[in-house]
Amino acid sequence: MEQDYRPHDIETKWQKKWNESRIFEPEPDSREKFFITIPYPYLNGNLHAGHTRTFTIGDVVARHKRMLGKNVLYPMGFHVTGTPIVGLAELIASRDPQTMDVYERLHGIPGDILPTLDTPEKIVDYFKVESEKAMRMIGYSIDWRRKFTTTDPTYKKFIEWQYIRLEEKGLIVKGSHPVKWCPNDNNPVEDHDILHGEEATIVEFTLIKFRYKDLVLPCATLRPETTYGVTNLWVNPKVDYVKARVEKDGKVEFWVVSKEAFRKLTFTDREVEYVEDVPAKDIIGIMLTNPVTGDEVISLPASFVKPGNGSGIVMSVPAHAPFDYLALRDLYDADLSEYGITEDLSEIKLISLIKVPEFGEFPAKEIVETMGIASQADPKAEEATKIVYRREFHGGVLKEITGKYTGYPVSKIKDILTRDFIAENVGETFYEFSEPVVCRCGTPCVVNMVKGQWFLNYSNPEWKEKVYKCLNQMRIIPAEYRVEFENKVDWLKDKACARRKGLGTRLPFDKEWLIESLGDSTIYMCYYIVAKFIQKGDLTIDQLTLSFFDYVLFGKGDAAAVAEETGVTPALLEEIRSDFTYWYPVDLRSSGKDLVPNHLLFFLFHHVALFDEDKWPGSLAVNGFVSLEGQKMSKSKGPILTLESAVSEYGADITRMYILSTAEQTQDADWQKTGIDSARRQVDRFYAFARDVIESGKRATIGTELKQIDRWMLSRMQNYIRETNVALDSIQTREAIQNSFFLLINDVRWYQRRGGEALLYYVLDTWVRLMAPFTPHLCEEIWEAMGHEDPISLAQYPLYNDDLIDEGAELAEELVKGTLDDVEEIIRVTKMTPQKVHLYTAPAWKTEAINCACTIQAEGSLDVGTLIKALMANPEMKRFGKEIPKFVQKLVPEFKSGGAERYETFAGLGLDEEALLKESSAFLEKEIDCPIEIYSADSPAYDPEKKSRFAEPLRPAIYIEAKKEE
RNA sequence: GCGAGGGUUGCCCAGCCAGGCCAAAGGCGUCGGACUUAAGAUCCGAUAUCGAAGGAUUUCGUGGGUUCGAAUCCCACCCCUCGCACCA
Repeated sequence: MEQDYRPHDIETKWQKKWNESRIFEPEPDSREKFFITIPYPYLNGNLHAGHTRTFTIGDVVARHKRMLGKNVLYPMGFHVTGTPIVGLAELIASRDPQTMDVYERLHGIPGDILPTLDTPEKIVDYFKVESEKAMRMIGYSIDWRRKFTTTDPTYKKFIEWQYIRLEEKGLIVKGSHPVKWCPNDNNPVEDHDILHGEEATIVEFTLIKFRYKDLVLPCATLRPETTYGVTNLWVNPKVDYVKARVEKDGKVEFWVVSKEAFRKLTFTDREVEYVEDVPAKDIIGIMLTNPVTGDEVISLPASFVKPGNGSGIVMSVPAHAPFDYLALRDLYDADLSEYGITEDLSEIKLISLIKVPEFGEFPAKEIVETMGIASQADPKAEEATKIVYRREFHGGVLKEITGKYTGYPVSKIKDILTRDFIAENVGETFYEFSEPVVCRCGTPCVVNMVKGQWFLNYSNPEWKEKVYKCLNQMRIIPAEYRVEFENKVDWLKDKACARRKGLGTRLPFDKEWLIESLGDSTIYMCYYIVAKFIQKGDLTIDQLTLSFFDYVLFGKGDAAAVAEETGVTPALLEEIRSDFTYWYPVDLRSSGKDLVPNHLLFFLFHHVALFDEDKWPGSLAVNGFVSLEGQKMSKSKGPILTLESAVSEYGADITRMYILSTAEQTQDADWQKTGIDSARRQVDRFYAFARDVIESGKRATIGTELKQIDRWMLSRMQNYIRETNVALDSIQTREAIQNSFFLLINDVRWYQRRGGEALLYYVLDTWVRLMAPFTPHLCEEIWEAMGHEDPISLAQYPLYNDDLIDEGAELAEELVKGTLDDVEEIIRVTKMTPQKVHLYTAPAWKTEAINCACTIQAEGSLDVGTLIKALMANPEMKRFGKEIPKFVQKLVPEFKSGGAERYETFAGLGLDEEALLKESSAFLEKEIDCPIEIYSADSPAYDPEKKSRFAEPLRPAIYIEAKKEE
């Protein structure tokens, strides 16, 4: 080995060897397989630190499983479908200054190349080469024979096949969906087009159609169940209302809404025509029919009604809505004769429809009274509304007045009621922003229903049921994410799956549309199996027919007929099919946590829709993001750190080690210069240790006679081996590196300090294999220098060996270390310079007391009384009668509070403390730098300060004589 | 608002599910020492507070509670991060 650690030389050497020996290009064999996939990167830039983390995690898992004897397949492809690459090409073509700067400086694209990347195709061609280069230079054990790009014509054939099969199953449907829309640009607005209201979301309201003669006065609500408690409507006398002809699905109605609401309606999936203005007075004081209950309710004037919210007409539920209650109460004494209202409004009875534990019959009235809210203007009214709403939503159930819905929890009722109300034509859905949205052009945006859109029917209950079933059978890593996945499955609605713009595959049954890019990346893991044959030239594009994919991926159809139809030889067809059945399903899909609510969900949905249960994925893992010195990364605006630049600067192994050890699993990692600099030193230390051990030429193994410190080293190492394996199995790379590196290196240091050297070679042999998944190049280099001929990448991963556990050796070292620490502490506190240190090991009677305590403990009845009694029964112990109670009173609580184990080991092995300390006295003398004398407290030859009486088992008494000041 | 995660000793962070040698692992930083002509690297030690004998005291977002015993269990509250879609 070289004197100095030169990462790049070592890494280039081993990458070349791996590539030439093809050890990461697996073929089916008799071993158990492990198929791991990471979502392929989207190529609108170079791979960055976030990719580095996710892909390195995948590589470590792949390498670990491979060393455990599995046949591991870790493939990779490139995702390019969708709009961002098109957008990037436009920005480069127009020489957008920020884009040019970020891509040249941060993505590291040479200044003479960047301007040439002015079409999507050129961008894809450039980045797929760069990305593969980057992944090779960090040493991923990827089978590159299977790479592909999502615009490959062959991949498109695969996507077409998939969508045809989904459509046949009725999982792709046509419909409308709401989008944020700018009426001026006549276009959907995306987040970066928005001037104000980026935070706004589209909220689904239910319009309840109250009727007056032949007119409909719709009221928008988020809580359709409250329709059962409506006592009146609110109309603002100062607002302009219009009558409109509204046609939907061939059905014509005449609606009265505010002018603003009319405008919003024109963008919905309704035909809307203006008929005439309606003075507010005309619709105040009228009696309307509640379409749900059939009750007659009156419309009343209210200034709080905002014309821009909902329809500009509000339904009033004073039993449950504090504002409604307050507004109604305010009118009790008002003179409303100008609206022709002469009724005594205090006669209006509140209608209760929700039972909630915290409140009585009328929660709104109750809270207004207990909080002492005077009027609608009182700010506490807002708070009261929130409280009532929350309590009712979470804990409320519907009362008998709601008929067949009685007993339903409020939190579950909205979707059911909306569906039923629409079916009965008493309600409709209506979308509105949670806050106003303004386009960059200055125009207020609206919610527009895009018609004739293609959807993946994710809301389909049977489909969801299958996904739940799949999730139930899967391992989710970490386990806390299971509930997150389940929530998201529940929440997922139909998803638009086709767009007009971008790169991608045309929808086979409606060629005007392109398949949306999240929808074309759901089951592509199976395409890796086919891709190998395509890359090799065994398959032509014409051969990729529907029946070809049916046969190879589903096992459907007749092999001979498929061979006949496609011209693929039966032997090849069988080979592809058997490759598929060998590798599939995916054993582990590991990804950044940003993909949980989208890609990973769709991955599950499409697998369960298309494949039989035995091909459903086995496990899912998620990891956190990476920030740079506390700042979020952004591909397009920076900052960004590319994989290539990290590896160029620090080397592959150091980068891998750092990114995996800096944060655990779902926690976000922060890339800091001080952190990676320290990782560099750690790896360097490992290299230096290995070099010294190899150069020393000592090769003893565990076959030779072992000293206590050797047995200690072996025993400690077993624990780290076990913990590392457990951690890697649950993808806790930080924990794994903590055990396999940091804790182990500290013990090796202690081993050497204690004079251990016989087993250094053996330790290194195990250690280097333990570290190989994390720092594979360096480990290959050391492994080779140790004389091994086969690559460490294929060597056996260390496994926990119970036979090498030596509790006695561990306890003995604990005694030595503890004694040393105590002596040092005394010296520090007293600030003395020691002349001589005297150690007294525990007297035999105390050891006997411990033995006795262990016996009683085993019987399960240890307490102070029984132990004293048992000891006093022994005539030998009688003469210590005065000291026994005091010692026992201290000892028993220690047993109770977790200290039992070490005493049991001590008692069980019958450790001889005096002999142990004498063996270590040379070491202790060297450390403390003064002579040491060891006695038994039973008969100390020298004990001027009577310290020996403090001696306890595993805790020798100490007396230090200070050097006299000259 | 809804959902998820988090608040630990100078910093990053482990511990919490299975309460007890937990003043709390590991790393970083800082300070002191060894080595060196020197620097770096490496090694040793310290790093809540107090302490001239290995000890004592106060800590784990805040306030309560359960328990012989709480960073860990229960309740309430405060604060932070992320997601809420048709976009990869």
